Amino acid sequence: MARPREFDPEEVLERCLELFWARGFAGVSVSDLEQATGLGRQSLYAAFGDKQALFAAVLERYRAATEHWLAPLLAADAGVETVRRYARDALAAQGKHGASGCLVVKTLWDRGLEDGELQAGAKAAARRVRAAFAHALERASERGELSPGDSVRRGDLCFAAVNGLAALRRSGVSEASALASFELLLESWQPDQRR
Amino acid sequence: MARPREFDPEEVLERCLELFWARGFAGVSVSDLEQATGLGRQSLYAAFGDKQALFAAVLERYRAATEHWLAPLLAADAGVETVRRYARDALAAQGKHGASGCLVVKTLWDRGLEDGELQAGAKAAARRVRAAFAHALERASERGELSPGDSVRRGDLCFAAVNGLAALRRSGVSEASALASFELLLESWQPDQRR
DNA sequence: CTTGTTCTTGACCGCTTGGTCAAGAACAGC
DNA sequence: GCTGTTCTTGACCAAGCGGTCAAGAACAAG
Repeated sequence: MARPREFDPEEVLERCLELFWARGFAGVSVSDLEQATGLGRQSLYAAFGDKQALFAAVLERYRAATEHWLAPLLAADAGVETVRRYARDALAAQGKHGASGCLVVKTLWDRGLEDGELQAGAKAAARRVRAAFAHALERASERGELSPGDSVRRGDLCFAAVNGLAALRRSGVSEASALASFELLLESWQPDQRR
Repeated sequence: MARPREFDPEEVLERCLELFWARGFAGVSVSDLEQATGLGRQSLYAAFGDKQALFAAVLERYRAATEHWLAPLLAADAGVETVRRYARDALAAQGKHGASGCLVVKTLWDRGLEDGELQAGAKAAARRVRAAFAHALERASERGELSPGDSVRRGDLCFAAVNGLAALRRSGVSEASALASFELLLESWQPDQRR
C-alpha cells in the first residue's frame, strides 16, 4: 500500500553493469550512475544501498550470467570444442563491452574494494571458472581429444590465457588474431599432432 | 646559481612507481605521493609537472627497466630457457610488488588516461614485448628446441599467458603453481614430446 | 476522499581531489 | 656579504566525490 517503483531494478543493474565493466568501480561516480540510469540519487540508494552494495549486486548479476556460460564446460559432454567456443564467446562479449576483460578479474585487481567480502566472492568465482576449464579438459582427455596431462594445470593455463587475451586485444591485436593465438593452445595438446 | 634540489629525482620516481604499480593511476592521490616521497607538493609539481606527467615519467622509467629484461629475449642466443626465465622473473617481480601485473598493461586498461599519448606509448611497449617473445621463439624453432610453428602467434600467446598469470595469482594461485602452468605452454611445443 | 506508506526530486553536507599561490629558506656567483 | 634565482613549505582554491536530509508526488487500502 504505497507508491510503486517507476523503474525495473534489473534493467538498472544492467546499465550499471555496463558502466562498471567498462570503467571499474572507482572509475564510475554516483553521478555517472544517475545519468546512465536516469534515476535520482535517492532512488538508487533506497533500492540498492550505497555504491559498494550496488556494485556487489551488479557483480552478482554478472556472476549469474557467466554461470550460464560455464554450464557447457561443466556438462558431461564437454570437450575441446566447448572450451574453444567459450573463449570465442568471451572474446566477443568483451569486444562489445569495450574489451574490458572479465569483470570478476577486474574486481580482483581493484583496491579500495578490500573489504574482503567482494574479493572473496570474486576469488570464488574465478575458482569456479578454473574448475570448469579443468573439468572440460579432463573430459576431453578421457575422450582422447587431448593427450593425457594434468587437466587442472591446463585449466589454469586456459584461464590465464583467456584473461590475457583481453590484454592482447588492448595492445591492438584484432579479435580474430587473438582467438587464433588461443587456438594454438588447444592445438598443442592434440594427441595426433600431424603424426 | 640557485638553490639546489634536496632530493634525487630517480629515487622519487622509484617511490612513485611502487605506488602507481600497486594501485594504478587513479588509485594514487597526490597526497599519497607526497607521503611516499616525503616531498612537498610544490616540489613534485615543479620537478615533474602535473600528476599525469609524473605518471608518464614513471611509466618511462618502468619501460626502461623492462627493456633490460627484454634484452635476453632479443639476443641471438635466445631460446626456450630464455622465455622460461623471463616468465619466472616477471612473476617474481610482480610478487614483490603486490602481484599487480605489468604496469604497461595496467595502463592500457586505465580510462582517464585516454589522452592518446600514454596509451600509444603503452601499446608500443606491449608490441615490443610481443615481438621479443616472437623473436626468442623463432630462434628456438630454428635451433630445434621447438616444433615448427607460427612464432608470432606463439609469442602473442606467451604474452597473453604471462599477463594472465597475474590474474591467476590474484585468484589465489601460488607463484610456483602459476609458473608451472606456464611451463606447460612451453612443454607443449617441444618437438620430442615423449615420442 | 482520506490516510498511510513509499518513491522521487533536488538541495545540501563534509571530505577529498588535483592544482595554484605567495612567502620564506638555501644556495651559487660576484 | 650581498644579490638573484631556485627550491621548499604550507595555506588555499574550486570542483567533484559519496552520502544524507527533508519536502513533495504518487499510489494502495480503508
